[in-house]
Amino acid sequence: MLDLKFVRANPDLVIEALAKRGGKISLDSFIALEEQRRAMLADVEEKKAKRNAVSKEIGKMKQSGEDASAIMAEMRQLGDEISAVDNRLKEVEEELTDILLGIPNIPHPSVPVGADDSANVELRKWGEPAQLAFTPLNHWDIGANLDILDFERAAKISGARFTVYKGLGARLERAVINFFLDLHTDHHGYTEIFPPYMVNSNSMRGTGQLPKFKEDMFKIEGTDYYLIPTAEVPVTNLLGNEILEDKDLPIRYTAYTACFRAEAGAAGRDTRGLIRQHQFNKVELVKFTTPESSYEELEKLTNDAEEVLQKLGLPYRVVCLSTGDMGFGSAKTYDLEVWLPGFDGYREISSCSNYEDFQARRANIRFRRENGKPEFVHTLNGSGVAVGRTVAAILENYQQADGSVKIPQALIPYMGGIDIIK
RNA sequence: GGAGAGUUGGCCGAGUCGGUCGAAGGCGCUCGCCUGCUAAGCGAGUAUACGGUUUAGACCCGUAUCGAGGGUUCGAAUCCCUUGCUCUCCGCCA
Repeated sequence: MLDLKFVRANPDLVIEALAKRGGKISLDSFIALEEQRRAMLADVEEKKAKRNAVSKEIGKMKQSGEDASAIMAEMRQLGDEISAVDNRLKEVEEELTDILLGIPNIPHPSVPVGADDSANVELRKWGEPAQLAFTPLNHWDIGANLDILDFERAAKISGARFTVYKGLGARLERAVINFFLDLHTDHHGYTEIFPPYMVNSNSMRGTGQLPKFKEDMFKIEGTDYYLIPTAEVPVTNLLGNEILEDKDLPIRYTAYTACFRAEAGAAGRDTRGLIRQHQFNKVELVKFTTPESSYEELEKLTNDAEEVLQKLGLPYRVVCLSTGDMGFGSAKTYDLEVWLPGFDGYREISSCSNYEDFQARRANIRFRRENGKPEFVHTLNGSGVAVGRTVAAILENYQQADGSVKIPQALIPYMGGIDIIK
């Protein structure tokens, strides 16, 4: 959410930023509403001030035994007026909030301007796609052949877009999770968090999933709980409504969770394999920083995510998303795309974003400099990285001509010494 | 799931029959004094948001906030209703 005062003072900037994202809105009604709001506020506050003052007088009169019934009647009428204005004010404020909640974040000036992913800019590449002497298989075929992934039985017990991992497949998924967590906690300075997988609607609003992206979420019927679409939601909201101290920043959290997404609107896309699931595993990185250091921290966070791919020997590239391809709340996003031989292309495996104060304002996460006023922190998050897609990448990149799959060196200790799945 | 108790400022804690309560007192913290140093002592200060004022800020003025939402009332931390959370006991369960 943008700052109301900022939008009021800089409507042109906001409109321009939205245009870069491919959206077009007029803020005329917003500005009119905001003026209306302030006028009503001044009016109702003046009335309340009068009521407060007179009520004190009534108290004194009653104590000294005077008759106050005339002024009390007058105040009763004033009270009616107050509640009338208050009600209208509330409606106006709700309308304003609705508008604000619907406005995406302003892209950072360094973000390439463009309508969609064709305007994304490749920043760097790491590793060379292996030249295989055979036609590479897709990971779902590899997994089925090795009997470590079972999509058919998953469909039987749950439905489409679910996977059952079996035997060394399950072990591999678990190994990857542990490897990621160990790296980020032991070497990158993140504190491990294991949060709930269900959060209330307030948290979903705090990080920006609600109200705009309701249809992408799973909601638990009869409750206010949602299944988390990413650990970003519980972990960022962990510090909601708190005032931190600047000496404690940056705060770095990492969390493994399962993630749940309805994938509404993605019908027919990536229907096979591990790429797009209703439930998938992810190790997430979340940072809370000062405004002046958030972009430096974004680079570091991205590097932290890259390192897991380097240690696994998986070729990837780093892409800066264009204004039109970026997520709703992000000011700048780097995607990590891993090479998939079976797909013969790069696929997103991590998305690292600086939200600046967009989420912090919604979730009310602030910090205080010495003797200073509270300010909003900047929040960042990135996948460090998606686990299922990593397993897919391992299967495809490490597949052998005989159908077996070698285990990357870094994972062998996590696989109990097993170095090949065959 | 059932029964009961609680929820007040950074923390602890008082708020009597609703009025002068943004809220006593203590601790902590900040500044000053005092002190050979430390401790103790003395004095002052110490929430947030919004609106007004201001070139801006500070100051100042106003409004709101005593878990949340609603109600009663001229007036609510205090009364009523709904609800979140914490704790205790019972039940159930990993």
